[in-house]
Amino acid sequence: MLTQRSRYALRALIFIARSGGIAPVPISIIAADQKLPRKFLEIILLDLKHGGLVESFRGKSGGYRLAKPAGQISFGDIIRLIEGPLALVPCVSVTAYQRCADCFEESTCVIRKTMLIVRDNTAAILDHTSLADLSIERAAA
Amino acid sequence: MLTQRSRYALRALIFIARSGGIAPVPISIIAADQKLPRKFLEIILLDLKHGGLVESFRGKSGGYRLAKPAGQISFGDIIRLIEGPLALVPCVSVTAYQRCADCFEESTCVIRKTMLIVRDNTAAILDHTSLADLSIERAAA
DNA sequence: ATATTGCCTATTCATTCGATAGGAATAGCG
DNA sequence: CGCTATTCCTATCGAATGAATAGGCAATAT
Repeated sequence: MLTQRSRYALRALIFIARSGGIAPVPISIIAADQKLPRKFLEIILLDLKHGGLVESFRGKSGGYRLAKPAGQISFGDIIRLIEGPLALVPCVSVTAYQRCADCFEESTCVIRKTMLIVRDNTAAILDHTSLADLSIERAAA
Repeated sequence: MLTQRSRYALRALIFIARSGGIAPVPISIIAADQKLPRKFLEIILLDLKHGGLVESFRGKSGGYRLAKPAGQISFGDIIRLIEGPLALVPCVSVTAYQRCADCFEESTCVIRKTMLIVRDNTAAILDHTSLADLSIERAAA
């Protein structure tokens, strides 16, 4: 299961993408529309900023804006940033590979073999779905 | 990422499957061979027992044995039992569906739509891989 | 009877999750 | 300049979860 943070991040970004202009969207608008806890959302958006997915502007008429075209921000990017690797075991993570502490022989491990397939499938889907792949429908999950 | 418990469960079950006889395998053997913390493994095996994946026998020459043919115990079964649903969001879980607390409209949610595809793919792989799908190779992840 | 094995309960410690609070820094605008 | 709207930073909190350990009870094969 994803953490609440990741779901919030997805919803916030989708909302921003749909508000889709040059003008940054203030956090209060996002929180109100998406019904997200405002202060908690602050932290999340800050993470998204540090991760290079949004840019922010302070002061009056400030807010948040996508840092790249919506088509270049994938669900995979978002989830990896907030949640960590998509992989179910560290030894099949592409972005954060780590040998399992108690691993005997990675190359022949059947668990690894299966988890690798899962990872590749998951990554293919999530990396292929971007903030641009949105119809008029609303984000709600 | 899977929890340590799930990885341990997979390794223990694969080991039992490979020891594959009628005679139950004592926990000390499993722990020693797979280098798993013995007491912790006890708890996990108990869960696996309560979940109907293994059966156990007390006393001398006791131990653990698969409760069903290896081909009928899938990775999906094991992970669901220890970890919980495979789904990344509750609203796409088949075994533990739950509407997202703050959901506007499930049927049109783009997050849900994507997560559903991910879940179906993951489930297809994990439910299709069983303890019987093991070559001579060793479990190590 | 006894050694061997699983079963049960409790406890510990660290980490993460979800959230809230308060104020500092910054920018626009009159 | 001074007001106001906004993000940014740090700290804190409580609850839950994760990983493990300890000690003893219960059953059973021989």
